[in-house]
Amino acid sequence: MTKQTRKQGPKRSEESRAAILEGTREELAENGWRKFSVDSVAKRAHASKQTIYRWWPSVGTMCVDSGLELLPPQGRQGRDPIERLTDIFLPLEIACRAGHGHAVLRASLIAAADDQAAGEYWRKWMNDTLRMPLRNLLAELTAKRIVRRDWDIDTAMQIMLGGFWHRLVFTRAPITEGYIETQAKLLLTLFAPE
Amino acid sequence: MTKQTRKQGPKRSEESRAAILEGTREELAENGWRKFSVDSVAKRAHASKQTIYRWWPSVGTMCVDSGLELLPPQGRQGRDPIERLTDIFLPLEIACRAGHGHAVLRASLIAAADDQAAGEYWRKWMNDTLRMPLRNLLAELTAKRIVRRDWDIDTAMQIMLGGFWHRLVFTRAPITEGYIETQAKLLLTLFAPE
Amino acid sequence: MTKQTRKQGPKRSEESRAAILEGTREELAENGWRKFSVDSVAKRAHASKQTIYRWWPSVGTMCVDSGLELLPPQGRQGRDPIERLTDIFLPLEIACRAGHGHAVLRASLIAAADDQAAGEYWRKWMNDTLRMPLRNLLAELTAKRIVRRDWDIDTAMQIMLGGFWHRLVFTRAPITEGYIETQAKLLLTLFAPE
Amino acid sequence: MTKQTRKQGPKRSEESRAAILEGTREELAENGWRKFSVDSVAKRAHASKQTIYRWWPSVGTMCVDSGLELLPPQGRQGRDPIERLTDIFLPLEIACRAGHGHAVLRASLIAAADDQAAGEYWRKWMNDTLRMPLRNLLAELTAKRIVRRDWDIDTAMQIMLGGFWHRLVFTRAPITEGYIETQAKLLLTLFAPE
DNA sequence: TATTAATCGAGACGGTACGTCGAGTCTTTAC
DNA sequence: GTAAAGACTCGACGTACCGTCTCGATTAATA
Repeated sequence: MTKQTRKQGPKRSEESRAAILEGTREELAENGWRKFSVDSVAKRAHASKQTIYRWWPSVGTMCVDSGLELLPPQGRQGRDPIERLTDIFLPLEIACRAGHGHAVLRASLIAAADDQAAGEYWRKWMNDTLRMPLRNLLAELTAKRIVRRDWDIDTAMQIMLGGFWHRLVFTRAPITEGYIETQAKLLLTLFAPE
Repeated sequence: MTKQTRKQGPKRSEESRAAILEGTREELAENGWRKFSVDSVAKRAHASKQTIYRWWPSVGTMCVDSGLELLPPQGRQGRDPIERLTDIFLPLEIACRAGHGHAVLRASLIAAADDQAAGEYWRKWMNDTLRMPLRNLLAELTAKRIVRRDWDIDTAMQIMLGGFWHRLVFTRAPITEGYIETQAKLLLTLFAPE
Repeated sequence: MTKQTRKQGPKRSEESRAAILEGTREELAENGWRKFSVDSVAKRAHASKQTIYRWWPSVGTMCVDSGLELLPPQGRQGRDPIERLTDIFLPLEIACRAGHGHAVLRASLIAAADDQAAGEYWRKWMNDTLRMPLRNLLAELTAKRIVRRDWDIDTAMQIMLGGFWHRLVFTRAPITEGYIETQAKLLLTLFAPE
Repeated sequence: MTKQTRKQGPKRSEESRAAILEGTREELAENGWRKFSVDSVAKRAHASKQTIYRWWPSVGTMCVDSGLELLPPQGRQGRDPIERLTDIFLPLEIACRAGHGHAVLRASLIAAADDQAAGEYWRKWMNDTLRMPLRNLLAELTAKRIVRRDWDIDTAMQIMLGGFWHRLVFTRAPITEGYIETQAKLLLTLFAPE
């Protein structure tokens, strides 16, 4: 009969968590990454700084978190290859086209580029959510002879997202509707068996 | 022979200017963009903050300046198309492969992405130094029927630099020797007349 | 029994307050009023400048505060008129004769003269602690016919402190032991009924 | 025929000297001693800082200088003792009653109290211009039996100026017309032979 | 049911940095 | 030689944030 160490006291406040991430998004959209201020977020969210530091290992991680939260869940209804390919990446397009999503995702990405811990967090998410599903789908399509055998996952990612990052981060040009679908079609064309 | 009203007083100290930009590079390489500190740069360069603020309109601009100063002048000796294409972009590769160039250019780029003024400065440089020369060269090669008629300058830039930015900023992977030449060859292959 | 809304959060640190005032005194004694530096005080006291600006409305006020803190409490044991008169002003003499008290009080006084807010603070203290008690005592002694009827409070203050200020501030001559008692005797002589 | 070493170049610019002292007065009147700024004076006077530092050994000295310049020359027409006494000190009253004289003299005095070099300069002026003439006059009046033998110069100065300093520096009360004459009469009364 | 431990807001704390201002020195050009 | 103009280093200004800590109140599982 081992005595279990159970946690006492109240659980993490979901209300507070959501307010902090929303405050983070507003702050990022307004001020960007360098001028981002934890104090401001705390004030916006009517939260204590202690609460922020309790739940996030670093500021950069919190920023990435707040960006990822903007992404809607990936769809799973696609039937043909183009639709299934689009399903994987479409959340990015959707998030960028809504409200201050463009600015928030840009700043999140900049945080990931500038901050070590945030970068690792971001790359793990990207690998799990985008790269692996893409790899699996391409492998399946290869077996079905819809895609040629000698594809390379890095090139594929570059085709799907290269221009996306560039617009988002450097030119700040808006992401046009259908952007992801266009890239999906391009990918399948380039990867079509000879 | 109009008598010009000449400004009195001492001239800008070149010594100080150089020390400040070198200090900026060290600071960027060590601390990145968000933790970049003007105080530290001033201390490193034995310069006054006043001098920094006197000559640069914003911190971001100074960071971009310090990054651009790393780039060697473009070569002009290329004869065949691949060499001439390579000449335009090679300074980027060279700077990234020397000393802390990779980290400095990364941080400069992040500054340009995060800061409005720095971004404009950076884009102007990129347009004047890379994009326009590339456009002119491609136009010339089109006339000589080495390049097909329907090329697009944005696609061309994306081919030459898309992967470069991605490695530099997101994966932090080193830029391998011959990277630019490889992209130049790829571009000419893709743009070859049918 | 109304439930009071109590302020949350930590209370003011007494330790920090004392260290800041001591640092202020050292700084005033060494550098005087014009060269007085808040940065130095913060460093001496291992305190943050924020803490200083949080609790004092102006630098001058802090300087006056630090000077007044040097004064021991007024004695209340005097029985005869001279002793009771001396009791009121003796703390000034005591403070001036100990350690760097002379320099600190001089600089405090200069601060009060040069700075509007500090001046008001100083005059309020002087009125409450010196002038009113003196007035009350003189009134009482008038009733007892120890002091003539037509005394003037400003003249009385001038007799007690005129030379004191002059020595303290302008000639920087030391305040000799018994100075206040001497002036007390002089006052009672001049104010004696004809 | 020895070749004399003559000073070359232009002589000190009287125009500049006057403008600097006037600028100093304005600055002192507006900002007091602690916030007094040499840069501001240079700007006001359209003078170079170099010129200021060339001709005055310290900032404090310049402030005292600018205050003393406000004083009109002492009169010499007095015939009876009261008039001759008044002649010595009247310039102070006149200066305090004109324009921003009160504020300027206050700040000069504070500078003299706070700054070592300025203090010595001030005390030398006071001794030469006020104290010695007063001593000489009292000696003469003693010989004429208008003044008792056992007078003390410090007490005399204290009577003439004690309240004056106090009003000027601490209470900032205006100096009323006839103040000096009143004190002169008081002095002669107190010092009258028994 | 009372105890206890974790959570929350508020905010004070020692620090570092911000962007500006001023001190005192030095350099350049004009007279 | 003197002057105006102004760049230079250094240091201080008063403010904003950082990340840590303390306080009193609240909340939910444990005893």
